Amino acid sequence: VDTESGLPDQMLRFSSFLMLQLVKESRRIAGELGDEDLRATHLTVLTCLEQFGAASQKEISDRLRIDASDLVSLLDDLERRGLATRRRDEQDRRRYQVDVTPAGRKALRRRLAMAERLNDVLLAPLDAAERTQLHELLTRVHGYHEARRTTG
Amino acid sequence: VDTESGLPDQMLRFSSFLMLQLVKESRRIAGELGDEDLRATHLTVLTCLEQFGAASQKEISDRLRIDASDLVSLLDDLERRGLATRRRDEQDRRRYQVDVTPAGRKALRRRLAMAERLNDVLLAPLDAAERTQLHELLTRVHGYHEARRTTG
DNA sequence: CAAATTTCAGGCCAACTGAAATTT
DNA sequence: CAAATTTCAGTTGGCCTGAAATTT
Repeated sequence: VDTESGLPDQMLRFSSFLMLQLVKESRRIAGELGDEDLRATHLTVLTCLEQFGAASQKEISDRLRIDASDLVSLLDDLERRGLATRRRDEQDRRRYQVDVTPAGRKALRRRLAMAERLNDVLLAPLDAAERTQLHELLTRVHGYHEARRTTG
Repeated sequence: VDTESGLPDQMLRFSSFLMLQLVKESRRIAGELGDEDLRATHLTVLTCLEQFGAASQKEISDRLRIDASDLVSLLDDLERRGLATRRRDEQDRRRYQVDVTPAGRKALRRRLAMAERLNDVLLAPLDAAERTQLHELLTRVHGYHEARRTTG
């Protein structure tokens, strides 16, 4: 009886299940890399602000699919550490203008480099061509679902 | 300014990030397919019992990387629905022998078919060859990390 | 007035820690 | 006695609902 080794074959048949396992593995690797202070969500918010510029919480929430109510404490974190700022939008005082600070951009650089290392560790068994191939396939799938989201 | 469309490019560069997004997308699809009653974790436990036979909670926990304390309530669920059973291991009364029931196997079939549909929806934009390619790459990466786990 | 934005209170699940109880 | 197994209590993060406060 093959009582050693891994997960059930019936689950491993599903790419979606494999991706779930690899996401978990990524979290383990992130833990080993000492990745505590800034979480992936913080990082995503900062990259969003850097790439698309200052935005309201609603805009960030919609774009990143982060729940608006969860975004509150995330931005509290970032503000407390001086990595992002909230100021009232004077054209529409219901909104904040959220922006990234210079310190935020710096922290972003550092953490993106760490993400790069994580990705390297995760994809260690693949050569460059295979990584590209994997990334291309994942991008196609993701793009397809993103398109469905906006167009219906 | 490209103020429409999706996630920040700096994050989309990482296959690990794309996989996280696709896992989330899978959960959304599962929700749409009316996938409430039996969660992925329940399913994984049942397939584990079916493939490897009755086992102690520790064995299940180790194999599936589900936390032993979380497994308690999972098995409570399965037992309550008559899908699995716990009986004391009389050779070592610290342990239970956990096993899947006929009803559990039946529920398993039904839910695996649903997982198949989920996978189809998720990978809709890929043709058969591309799905195989993706699955093969994911399997290689997963196998690599699983091997590292056991051998050090 | 209704609608939008932010915020809070609270729910759930998954991952974890620490400690108890029982048995070896 | 120490170690293993199961269980419970409690924390955290991510995702969710519902409702409040403010502003449009």
